[in-house]
Amino acid sequence: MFDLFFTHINQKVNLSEAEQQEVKTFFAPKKLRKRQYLLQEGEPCKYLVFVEKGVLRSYNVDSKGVEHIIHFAMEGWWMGDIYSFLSGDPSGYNIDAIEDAELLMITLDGFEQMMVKVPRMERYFRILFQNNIISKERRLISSISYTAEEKYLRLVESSPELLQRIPLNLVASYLGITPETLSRIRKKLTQKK
Amino acid sequence: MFDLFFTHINQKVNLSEAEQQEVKTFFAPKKLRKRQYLLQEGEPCKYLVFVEKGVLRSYNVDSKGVEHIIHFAMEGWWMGDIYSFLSGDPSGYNIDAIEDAELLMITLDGFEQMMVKVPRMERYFRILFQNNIISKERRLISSISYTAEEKYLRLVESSPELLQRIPLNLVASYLGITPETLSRIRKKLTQKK
DNA sequence: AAAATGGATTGATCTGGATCAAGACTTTTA
DNA sequence: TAAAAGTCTTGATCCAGATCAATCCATTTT
Repeated sequence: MFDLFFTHINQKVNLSEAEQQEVKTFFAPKKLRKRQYLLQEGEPCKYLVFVEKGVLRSYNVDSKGVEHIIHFAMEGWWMGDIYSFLSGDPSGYNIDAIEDAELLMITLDGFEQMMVKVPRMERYFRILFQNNIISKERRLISSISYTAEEKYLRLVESSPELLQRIPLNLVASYLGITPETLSRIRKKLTQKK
Repeated sequence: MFDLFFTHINQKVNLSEAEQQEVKTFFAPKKLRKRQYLLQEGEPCKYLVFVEKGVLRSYNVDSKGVEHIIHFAMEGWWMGDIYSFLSGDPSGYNIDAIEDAELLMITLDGFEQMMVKVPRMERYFRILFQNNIISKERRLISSISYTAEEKYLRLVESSPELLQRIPLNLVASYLGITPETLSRIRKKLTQKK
């Protein structure tokens, strides 16, 4: 259950066997069926979760009722609404499973205790957050500076795994374009080759 | 020189006098004139800087030669290209001063040593990065989900200070719209009132 | 195995915001 | 203090991508 979890953590900080045992105590396992919600808009986000298996997405719904995907999380990724998780305020996001998923969950209390008890986890999260900032910044630049086609090509480049596993209409939402536009872009690109 | 600096840090983690003295040793002061570069595209970002006074911006230039502003940083904010800073790779950003500025700079070596020597600074940056993720996520949602007018209104809401100090053409670039569009939006909004 | 649901494609049309152009006003620079 | 550069506004036109609509398959569900 914790295999992938510690593999990922030990890539960034090296935990002793004792630290691993300590860390384990803060997490609870959870299974989620396809289409099942982990979080619905209006609820506070009570858990930060690590994805052991499956794929989750987070999205918000705009004033016209259109869904906009904020993130995907597949094996080895974290998911949650950090703002709501930390503040306790109601979340503006929905999180659900795109594929059946197995998760490890931690509460805010657990998270804060863990930071104190296992300082190496504080380091792990500092590094994780650094990387998260970098990838959000890349995405923001894509979104502000590039055309729909360029955005798609950057995604192909940076996250080919996503395109293998996620339906194109969801990929389009993630890129901030319509499924029709994405379909036309892909057609154009295959013809070009 | 370090007044604002420690005020900000102590809002998140409380440093003892001894810790403050230790932290100081990792930073060097720097003044920047308006329009002067802190970083130019192609160079590695050697310093993370804290703004004691003035305003900086970071921006990239797209294939058509158009500038896109990634961030502003005024008093009490940090600035740098975190990706380039951490990896040592050449940066794709430019950073320059919009107003004369006074900065405190730290190198990557300094940063990493400081994390070890003053663990409370590791905590400070973990929290800083958390908040940074939250604000980037907000901005990403703005950018993907909202119209130009809604983006502007959200900025008025979340960062009124920015609009006081920064020319509108730069605000437009930050919002990912043209100065003409921003001008028309503002006209429409004042008429509406 | 029939019906319902979800995903992808293609065509026709529409539109928010970009682009191009010009003028007014203000701040720098020489 | 004159000229140049930067900032903001307004008007006319254009276009990338959205919207609306229909069809085709592939999976689920019953």
